[in-house]
Amino acid sequence: MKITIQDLADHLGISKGTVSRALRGYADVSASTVERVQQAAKELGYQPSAVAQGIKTGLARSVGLILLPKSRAASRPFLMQFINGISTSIANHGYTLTVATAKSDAEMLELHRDLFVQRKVDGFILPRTMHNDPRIQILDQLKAPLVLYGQTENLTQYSWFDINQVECFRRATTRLLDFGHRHLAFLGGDAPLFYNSLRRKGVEFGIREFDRGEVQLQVFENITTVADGLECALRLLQSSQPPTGFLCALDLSALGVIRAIKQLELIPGEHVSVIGYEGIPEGEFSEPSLTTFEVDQYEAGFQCGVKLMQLIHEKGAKVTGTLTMAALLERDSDGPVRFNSSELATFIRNRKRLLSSQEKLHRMTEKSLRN
Amino acid sequence: MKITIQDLADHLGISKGTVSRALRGYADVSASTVERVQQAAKELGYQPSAVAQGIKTGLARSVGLILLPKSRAASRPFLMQFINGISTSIANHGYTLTVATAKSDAEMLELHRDLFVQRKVDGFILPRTMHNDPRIQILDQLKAPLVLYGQTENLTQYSWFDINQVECFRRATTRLLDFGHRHLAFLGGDAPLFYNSLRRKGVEFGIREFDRGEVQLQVFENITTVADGLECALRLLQSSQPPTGFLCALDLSALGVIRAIKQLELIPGEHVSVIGYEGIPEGEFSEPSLTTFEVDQYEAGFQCGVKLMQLIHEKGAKVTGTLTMAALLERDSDGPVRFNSSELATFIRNRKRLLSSQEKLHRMTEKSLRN
DNA sequence: AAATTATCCGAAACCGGTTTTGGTAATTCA
DNA sequence: TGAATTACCAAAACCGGTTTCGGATAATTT
Repeated sequence: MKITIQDLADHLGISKGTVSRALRGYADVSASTVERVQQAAKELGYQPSAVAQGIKTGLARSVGLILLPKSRAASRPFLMQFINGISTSIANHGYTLTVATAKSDAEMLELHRDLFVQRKVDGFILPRTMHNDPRIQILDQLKAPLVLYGQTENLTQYSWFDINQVECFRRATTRLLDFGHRHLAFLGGDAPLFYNSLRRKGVEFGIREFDRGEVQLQVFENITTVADGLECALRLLQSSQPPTGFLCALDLSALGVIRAIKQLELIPGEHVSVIGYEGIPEGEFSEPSLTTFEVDQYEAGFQCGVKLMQLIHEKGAKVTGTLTMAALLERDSDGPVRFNSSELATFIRNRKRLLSSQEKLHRMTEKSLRN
Repeated sequence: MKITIQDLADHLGISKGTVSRALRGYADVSASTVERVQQAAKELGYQPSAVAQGIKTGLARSVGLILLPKSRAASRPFLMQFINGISTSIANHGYTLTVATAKSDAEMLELHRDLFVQRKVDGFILPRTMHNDPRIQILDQLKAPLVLYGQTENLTQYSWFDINQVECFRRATTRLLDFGHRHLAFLGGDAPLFYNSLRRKGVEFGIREFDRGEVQLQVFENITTVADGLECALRLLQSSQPPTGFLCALDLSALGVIRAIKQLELIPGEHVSVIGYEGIPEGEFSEPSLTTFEVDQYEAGFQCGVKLMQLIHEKGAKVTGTLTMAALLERDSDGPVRFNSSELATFIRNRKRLLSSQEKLHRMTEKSLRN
């Protein structure tokens, strides 16, 4: 059925060794033979079996990416683009991407080991780096090539790619401070992930640079979904010292914050400012549109792929780290401060009281329009 | 470095053939030897190379899924879940998922052929089935096992899994008709994809069942994003015969319609009804929440994986098709008709005229609250 | 013309497994 | 007790490639 190198050799009346050398570009095959072999290979549709090749070369020509469906909400937005980037860059080397999902953290570690020991993959890309990432420890033992998407401890030993998130959040913070905001809230994401401390650090840098003792910062963690952001912001805004500016580690939580602001009949970007991070499409269509940092996940995946290919193919290749910047999308969810924290608190209290009467007015208007 | 079957055999002082037979469960190996081999394998951390196994068995123990990043917006919401489902089900057979992305339609077809001819995958899952899907033709020639997610022509020849979308849209249509809506719009998705005609057919069935000649239906295609839905609905609603009910092939476009309704200062679910399809998370947090069909993409992927494993492993396995139902999530974006089409047109015209005065009122209220 | 060198290719070994074959020792049966 | 099984395992063949080795022929040099 499927045509093998032996079939091709028989068809040409030469040995399979010669066919192989012809196709691999060895010098000791005459130009005419190379020509004949290539021609016949094309005609018969012969392509060497990657499996059979792999047994001799020791390479599977595949790269592993292992996911935890558990962290569904948080990982969903960025993953498809990232996957596209990886598979596009490694395709240039004839590599494909092997995706597996683990049900638990323990199973995830096992999967990494198994996939490498079974030679199903030649290396790994590790997204969503954690503090003292256990995946790295396992793969280190196996001497498995790996590239991190994100940073962690002992960075000099590994290849990695990341956005300069410290700088992004420093800039976001400075921006809100320049707008006159003095009560800020930082809604952090997944606490065990390394990015979270980086983003928080950026906020703290921004405040420290500026501070003359007048800035208040409230910090929260594990705010990863729209629902989380909504709930957290509702609570904060109805407190006695509501923040006037929200710095969100994730766009999803920022969208929740915007929803909370609107739910309190306030105008996001006027009464309360919100800045997100990641640049998910929903942010563009949100009302108001979300000010955020646009992370090019495709590019991130692409670069991770490039680095991994280097590690695998260039013997003695040095590990490299790359830090790039994400562009700030200045949209409509933030702006100059309107009320300070106490004024905002009063405003919100009064608003609440007036909501029912407003509702009535609204309904009356409608009724009159109808008739 | 990596331990091979020969290493293990040497360590035990037996032949590698016996080691292999012991691990594969052949009957002609004594129980004590099996025990010793398994024990040693565990101690030394031996796992057979999938690559080396594949050369004899002819199987790569991997399944292919090829994506077009082109169709980014449309495919993004459902894919991660789908991928999770596939890889979870095939993991039970020791299989992994190979994901590749193609830049163009032509490259996508080549990729299918190449991956199979190179034995990088043993079969394919084809999502987003098209009319006379060219992928099927290619894979048929190669006798490559495949499973469709979605339907197409000549369904009896292939294994497939799908939601009964005709029934879903028939039901959605009936629902709107029962609510009293008589002017409907169907916003279809990607025209070349098979699902589109199924969903449209469902709408037409629903109307035909009911019709006493009083139902108006407008049909549109290639409305695949929030922006598309927004634009299309804005145009329709401001026409002289606006639909009072929107049936959207995709949740994303439904969210755009909701946005359009709100932009015209109408209340979705009261003045205009919207029903979507797919059940993306954004629909739950939308205001109002989106009435839609909840498609379990994880389950879809899982079932596709199961079917493909059957085709690959059970010799003479029959192809099977499965049609399941998606649950209707009755939320807040639809409801009993309030205005008929002409009334709605008038209402929208008047509203428009009054918007500026309302704005003034709003600003005055705010100012008074502030002081 | 003989010796040397290049050119080209077949043969064989190898990669790490699986599967078949065949032989020996122990067991069962007549 | 001798023959026939049975249980077990080593050896070898095989899968489809790659790579090494060595030999035959042609081309060049002396």
